[in-house]
Amino acid sequence: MSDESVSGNRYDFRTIEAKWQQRWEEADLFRVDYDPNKPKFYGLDFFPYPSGAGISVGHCRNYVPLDVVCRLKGMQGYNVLRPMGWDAFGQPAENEAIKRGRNPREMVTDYAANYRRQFKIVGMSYDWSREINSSHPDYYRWTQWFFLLLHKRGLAYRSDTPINWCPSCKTGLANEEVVAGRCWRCNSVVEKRPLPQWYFRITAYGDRLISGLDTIQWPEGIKTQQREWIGRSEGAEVDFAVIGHDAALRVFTTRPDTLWGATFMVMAPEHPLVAQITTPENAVAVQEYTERAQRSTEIERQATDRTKTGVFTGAYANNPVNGEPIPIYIADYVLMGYGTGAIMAVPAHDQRDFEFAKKYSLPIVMVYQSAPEQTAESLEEALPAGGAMALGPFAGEPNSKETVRKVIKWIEEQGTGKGVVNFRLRDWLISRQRYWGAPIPIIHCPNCGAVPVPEDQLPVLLPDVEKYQPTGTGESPLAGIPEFVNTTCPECGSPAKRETDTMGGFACSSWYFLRFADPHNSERAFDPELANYWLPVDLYVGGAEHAVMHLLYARFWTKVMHDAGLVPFDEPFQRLRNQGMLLAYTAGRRVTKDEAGDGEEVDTNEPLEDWKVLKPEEKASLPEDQWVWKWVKMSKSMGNVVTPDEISERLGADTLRLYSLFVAPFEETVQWSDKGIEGAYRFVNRVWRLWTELRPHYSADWRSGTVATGDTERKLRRKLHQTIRKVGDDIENFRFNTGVAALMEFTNELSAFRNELSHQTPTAEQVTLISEILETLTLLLAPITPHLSDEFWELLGKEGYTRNCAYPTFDPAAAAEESIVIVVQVNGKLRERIEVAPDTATAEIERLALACEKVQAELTTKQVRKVITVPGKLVNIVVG
RNA sequence: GCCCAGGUGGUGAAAUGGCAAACACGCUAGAUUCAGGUUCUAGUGCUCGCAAGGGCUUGGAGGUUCAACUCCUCUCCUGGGCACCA
Repeated sequence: MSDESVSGNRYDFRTIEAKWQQRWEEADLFRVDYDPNKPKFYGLDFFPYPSGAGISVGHCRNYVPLDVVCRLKGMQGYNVLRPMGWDAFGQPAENEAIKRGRNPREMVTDYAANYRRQFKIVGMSYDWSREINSSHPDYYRWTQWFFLLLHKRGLAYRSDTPINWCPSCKTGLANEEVVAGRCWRCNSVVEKRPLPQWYFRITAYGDRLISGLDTIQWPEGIKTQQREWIGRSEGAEVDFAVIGHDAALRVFTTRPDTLWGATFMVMAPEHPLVAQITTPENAVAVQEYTERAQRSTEIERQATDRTKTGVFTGAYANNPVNGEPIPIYIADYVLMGYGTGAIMAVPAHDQRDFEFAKKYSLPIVMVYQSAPEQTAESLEEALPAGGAMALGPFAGEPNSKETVRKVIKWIEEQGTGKGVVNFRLRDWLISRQRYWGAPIPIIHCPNCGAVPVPEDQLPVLLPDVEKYQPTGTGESPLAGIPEFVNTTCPECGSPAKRETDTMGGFACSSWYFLRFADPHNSERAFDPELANYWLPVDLYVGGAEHAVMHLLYARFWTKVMHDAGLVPFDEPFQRLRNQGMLLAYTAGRRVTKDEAGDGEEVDTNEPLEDWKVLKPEEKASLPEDQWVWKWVKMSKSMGNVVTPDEISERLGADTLRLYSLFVAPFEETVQWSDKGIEGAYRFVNRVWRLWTELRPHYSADWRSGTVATGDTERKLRRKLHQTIRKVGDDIENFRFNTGVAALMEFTNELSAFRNELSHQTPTAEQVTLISEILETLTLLLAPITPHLSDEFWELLGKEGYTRNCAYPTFDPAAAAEESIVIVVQVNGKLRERIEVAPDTATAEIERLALACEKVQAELTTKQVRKVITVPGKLVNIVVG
């Protein structure tokens, strides 16, 4: 059956790859089942949402390497869970559906089918029996169940603080979904809107989300990003009595030790106390300022180089440590969302307060002084560190963390405040005013308030609608469907209304990794025994852009599940690796000045760039000498996508897999080039030719044959076993590029051996060696080029699939070097190389080194000062 | 401004204290071929030299060391993240 492919010296990859993909599918080769007697390995890709463009060769930079690791682990005897499913709910899918004018349900099904087809083309070893789709009721029923679990545990609540609102997607966004003041999906400038919304109390897990990072093997950069995003800071809350009101203004400060220098206070414009304490003569100015602050975007408000602005409320508070009356201002540099939304201002020791005090001529009092001549008047900027306390009961104490601790203890004793920990992390806004998501399982009853939908009434089905476009009114399209909205209260039976917001897509992806352990369970989200066996995920692979979104949310849900006794672990992903980006060389053009100033051409929502990708019609009209080429991320919107389909058709899936690994280190950003992949193609063909030329000499019972004794043969077999040692090790450590290089090196040596052999009939010893090589090389390549390897395996007359074979292990004796080269240096400069047996004594090596001609030449004018010998490596002779 | 990751031949890169440039692309020459492509062989960091051979070289400047791409200090550049968080 394979006669054709053998007879030509060119590898017929199209036939061979299609053949094996079909056979794997028929044999259900990648199906995996629970087996408590086997060690498990769970390798998981980030949950993809299937986009219309399908996968590009860029996506192969994460899917291929994990596939290689999983296939290797399988050959090493692990029970390998390698599932795939679709993150089908949420903004990315819905925006695409709206753009295409398609029903999202049908569209996602089509797109997923295309992804599945592409994954099969590149030989992915997914267990498709576990495929899940987060937009199916079978799945989102359990997403809703988890919502109720969080609700039951007091971790889901409704609040009407102003939210981040994307005017283009017409929905609220979580803090993590606002990237530099813009929507993560459409890049529009985010606004603030007052809307009652559901939140998950992720801040309650702030400490554990930080400490858990120490227990997992993730890239340090991602851990740092999470730590900084969570932003834990220790300090104190202190109450300032507002003069003339029965109210206290509570502030959070990390520097309670500077209380004696607090000369005014600042509230966020949105602070609830503002209306109450503002005096009539200041009311107009305060209201104007508040309105202006609300109109301004996050970007404007957070620009750090802006001069500080604010207005006086007319009210005063008493500084609790000295009773001094100090004025209360409002200013937009104080944020309602952090701490208590109000601060005590210590201009002497905080730069922001300093700038504000200078602008509004407010008094500056120094708490810490470095020298007697240093005065508040002489300050040109705030002094956050250094000096000793110059006033108050702690006079003389140094400016240190220890002093801060002492002061916190003291104010607790005085009853004016208490030590607290604050997080920069905000609670997770989960409501979306959108159609395409899991409905929030809550019923609003006029008598009972927000009542959870009883578990036995789940799922709350997402109804089919004709118009699924977001309304922009602050309500989801579901609000316009009376049959959905109107229901009865589960508690009192009176008429009630369903919550019409849906959950953001990150809810679905916060537990999908558990569903893969037990994907078809209709009784519960997952069986604990199955989850305990498969989880946590051993190796998780995906892009670094999810550092503070999915990766933080999933950790939070897992900790909640752990606390609820559902799972024994509280970190879902043991080992994480982020692949590098893939860039494509893309034709664009300069954005002209006219254009930039012209609101019609440039969307004001887009960040101002001086380069734009050429649209297809512009490529025809714009002369080529005006094209400006740039390396940009391969993506559909840039029109620069190379698909695995076209590469597989032209050069083969095995070539694509090999090149994806070889092109650069795994984490590195790569510039896609068609030239480079030709080299991978040549290598695969070279292996094919070499292997098929040697195959006639194959003897299946080579293991009982004579081991090669000739120099050439011993050397080749040594290289083979050194290659076995290196390749498996490199794959497990994500050094795929050097692993492939090792296989290339071996192939080069094998090629030289073949040339030497020429047309002679090989000796019995050579037959044994050739046979060992034919088998071993096939299995070493199997995780990387599985189609080629299975074809080889069949050509050797073997049954079955390489995926089920044991991965080769190396023989240390065969891999050991027979002689080693010792480098001889004089004053650190290379002068000579000497070859010795590996067990040569140090003294003997030194003697040989000193006897070298070049060393002797140096010694005619100089003396030996020192000799350093590193066994097995070098001798460095220091002369002078 | 702060944090993280980088900077090595014409190009992608390798080497994590011990021979800088493995492997591959590209290029040069030769063989095969009517020719092109393929394949095979040899060469290919820079530089001086007819040669033998020598010198130089990992963004830059210092330092530690017998020895530094690798460790330390400062600095420049590129990419990514965060950015008035009290």
